[in-house]
Amino acid sequence: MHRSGLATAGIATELRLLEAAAREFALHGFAAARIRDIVDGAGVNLAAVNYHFGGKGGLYQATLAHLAREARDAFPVDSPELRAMRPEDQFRAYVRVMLMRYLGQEHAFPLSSIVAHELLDPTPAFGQIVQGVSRPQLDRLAEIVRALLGPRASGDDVALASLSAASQLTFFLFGRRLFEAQFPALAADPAVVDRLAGHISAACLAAMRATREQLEGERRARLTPARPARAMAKGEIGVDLAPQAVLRRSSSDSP
Amino acid sequence: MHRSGLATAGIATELRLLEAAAREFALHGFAAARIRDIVDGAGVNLAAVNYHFGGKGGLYQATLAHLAREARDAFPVDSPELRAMRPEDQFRAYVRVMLMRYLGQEHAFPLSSIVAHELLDPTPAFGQIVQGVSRPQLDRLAEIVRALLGPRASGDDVALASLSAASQLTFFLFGRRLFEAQFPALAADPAVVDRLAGHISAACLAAMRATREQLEGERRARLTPARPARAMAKGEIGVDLAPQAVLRRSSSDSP
DNA sequence: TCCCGTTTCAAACAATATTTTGAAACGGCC
DNA sequence: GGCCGTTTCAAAATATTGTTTGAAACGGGA
Repeated sequence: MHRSGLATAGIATELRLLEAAAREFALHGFAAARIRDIVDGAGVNLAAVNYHFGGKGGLYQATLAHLAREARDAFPVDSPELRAMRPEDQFRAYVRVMLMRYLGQEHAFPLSSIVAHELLDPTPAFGQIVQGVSRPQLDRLAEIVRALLGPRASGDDVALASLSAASQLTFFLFGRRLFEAQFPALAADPAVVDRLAGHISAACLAAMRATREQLEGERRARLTPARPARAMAKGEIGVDLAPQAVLRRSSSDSP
Repeated sequence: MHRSGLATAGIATELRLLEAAAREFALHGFAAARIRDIVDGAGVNLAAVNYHFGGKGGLYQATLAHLAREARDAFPVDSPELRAMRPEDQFRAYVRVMLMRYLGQEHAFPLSSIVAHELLDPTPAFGQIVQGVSRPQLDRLAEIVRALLGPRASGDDVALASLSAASQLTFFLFGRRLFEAQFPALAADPAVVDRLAGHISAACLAAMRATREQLEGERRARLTPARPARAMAKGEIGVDLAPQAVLRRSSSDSP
């Protein structure tokens, strides 16, 4: 057993491993990632993975938890300051944060890339990931959208508008390579994120404004009494990702 | 050597392999696909892959070519009939066809899923794929968008609007699982494709109409002479994907 | 029927990846 | 310094996956 009372060393190794693992899993996903590449990237011995994390699956779990912790801190899509803004500006801020995650650096934020891989080719961690990472983001977005669409918007109205916004953002996670290959002029612009954020925010806000006008025009036209807005589920950013068995596609696994 | 003069049998085996390979590569991508699973799915012997296609890489190439051929026939995004429509309806048709590819059946059209994997974790076939599959689609879209935005639209205007539309569509390729998990009510609707197509078409057309009005309003306001529309590159749907070395991440490979 | 090229097959093989092992190195503490 | 739990390491054992092999089955002509 390891890490009993006060372990001094070794946590440096663990950290290096977690960071290298984040890179590798982000690039290739769980199945195609190779632990030899991870330990090489971390500059640690091959056996360290099993010693510290019990195996590839354990390392994956730990990496998810580590990244989730990290995401809570950087890239906030919720905070008291944000909530103090007008809904339009909350929306603009949300768009911008998401684009930063995807396009802000040479590589997307690793957790985002891992989510992408999970969506394409899920591991047993899929449920955890959706609940812990995607869901809070989408809930937060839906909350903003609801405020923008006004009290007459139905659940489906909110869902569709959220979907439109979310999809225009996640494109730059999944399709970043396509974007760079097909729109080199745009992609090379040092202010890509700002331009895209401006465009996407404007397009979505315009579409939502149109929807709202239509909804309220309908109301005036039909003289229907306003339905009360449904209570909104609180959108937390928190992520836990407690360890749980997660492994290879169909093989045996340690308890 | 195989398949000399007139090979009668064996092409059934090849077809079964190509179809099973399409499923497997679509699910897991090249690296994570296992040829044992492919031959099981095809109900053929393990050695058949090497006998007929020379190896995993050869099978991947052949699968891409096979699927590209298939895509040319089903799911057309271009045809004389389509071109006879008004731009708005061409756009609606384009949106609908793409959603059908992604959501129309239990699984997305395999070539689309393979493109998705290539975008996340490219193999050497990436260039081919983008050129042969994504590019023609995006070119066709850009053509329609240009018609909708009118002669005053700049290249960037067209690019941004195309991007908005494309991203709302590709979301349902990459994020299908997320969509189904987070919007179960919408996803369960037997007419999802129609509802989404209607919503997305309407949202995009509204946004583009707004852009056009702004562009033309600017013109009137500034009394600037109209620039001529740039000639548009012809957007073909054709795909070739001629065989070429395609293989594992960094290892040696047969000629 | 027999011949012969083609295709299939089970089994062996080779290459790649993951996990385990046992010994050595480290670091605080007596 | 010498002990002891922790951590590292190179090497070996396993497991998994891709490729090869040699023999057998097939099927259309001579």
